[in-house]
Amino acid sequence: MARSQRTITHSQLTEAQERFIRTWGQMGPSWGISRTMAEVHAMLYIVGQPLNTDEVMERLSISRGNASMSLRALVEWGLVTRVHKRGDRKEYFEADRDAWSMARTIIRERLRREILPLLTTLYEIRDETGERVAEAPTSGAPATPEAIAEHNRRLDALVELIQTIDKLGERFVGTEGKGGGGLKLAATVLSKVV
Amino acid sequence: MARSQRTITHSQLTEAQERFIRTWGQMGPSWGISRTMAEVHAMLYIVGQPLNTDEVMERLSISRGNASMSLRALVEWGLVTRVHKRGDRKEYFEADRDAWSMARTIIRERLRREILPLLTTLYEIRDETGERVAEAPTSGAPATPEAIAEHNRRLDALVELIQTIDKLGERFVGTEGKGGGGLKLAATVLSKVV
DNA sequence: CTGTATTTTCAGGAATCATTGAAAATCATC
DNA sequence: GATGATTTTCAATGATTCCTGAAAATACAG
Repeated sequence: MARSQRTITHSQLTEAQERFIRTWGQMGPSWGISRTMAEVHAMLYIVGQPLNTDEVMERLSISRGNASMSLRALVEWGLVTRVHKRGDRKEYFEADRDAWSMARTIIRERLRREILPLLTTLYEIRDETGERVAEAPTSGAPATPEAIAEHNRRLDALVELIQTIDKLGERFVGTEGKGGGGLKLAATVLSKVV
Repeated sequence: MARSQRTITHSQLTEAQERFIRTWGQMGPSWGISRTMAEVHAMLYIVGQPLNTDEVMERLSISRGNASMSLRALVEWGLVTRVHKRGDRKEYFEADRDAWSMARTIIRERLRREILPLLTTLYEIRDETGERVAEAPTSGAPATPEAIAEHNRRLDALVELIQTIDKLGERFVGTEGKGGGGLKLAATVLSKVV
């Protein structure tokens, strides 16, 4: 049941936007991006319309250089796109408006930038200490091989974990379509099965 | 088909451990913990046996203070436990040996430390601009309310997303048992359904 | 309780990361 | 291609985080 309608003033809206921007910005560092970059993203998302560099600079009180770098990084992440306005030489930036596709983008990029390189290196490290342990344990294992086997077992377990995360992520990312796609569907499926 | 058995020397094993420690350590910063803390964890995991502070200090070439703080933080995360040895006054530290339970711990803690506070704040911000939009759009909406509604719609979408992530996470964490529990099962289920 | 071993704390220094601001580069228009 | 608008780059500075080392606190044995 809906509560009674309140009148929200313009400054209250701005206030709420500010608070959202700060909150989102704080998450940045724990997600591997800088606070400012997260703030710029938050702002473009919450205002919901394209802004140019000067507007970003002014609203967040940051330098031109910082604004330029942050915006470029967001574009590279695929979270923000450049748009042009007729009769205006300035570049405008617009955030992806669909929260779910945003999530997919973040997952996709983090897989690409962090998980895949990690997996590659883990494979290399794994190769330094011989082949995978066979299903049946090697009979008559000598002295050192015991330590090797344990080491390999731990590495294999971690590799399997990271592979699973990678596969899960790709599934989430893979299913296209508005309204959540794979991620939302996965949540629904899991809530019933697990 | 298995490749031929290779002989792995002791120093090769140490080499592989070192490389693993460095690799895991590099991930730290993008996961919101310090490089050293990740390295300490990696080392305890890969050597697979309890080590004391001095051994950690020496092997990673870090100070006593640093070792102490990193170990304490890992214990607080629940990734490492203190163990005591008979006839030895030193404290030893041992990493969780099960990679899957390790993953559950990390997810549980990140939900608690990051997602829940974020959700709380988002709810507060959401409350600043009135009730949820009803299923049927409000008829005859006045001037400012349009902007408010858009703002709220964007916030709501984000809240729904974060809630879903939270629920998913709790499901992964919730199912106990060795061998992966919810996380592994989820991966299996999804690979068939999505 | 005393002495010793061990752990914790934390101020200061070191290292890393983020930001500025202005110069250089790019771009669009005439 | 000259001009002015706009964007990008990057060396220098500032801010933040991390680490050290030694002093204080704690734990334990005799």
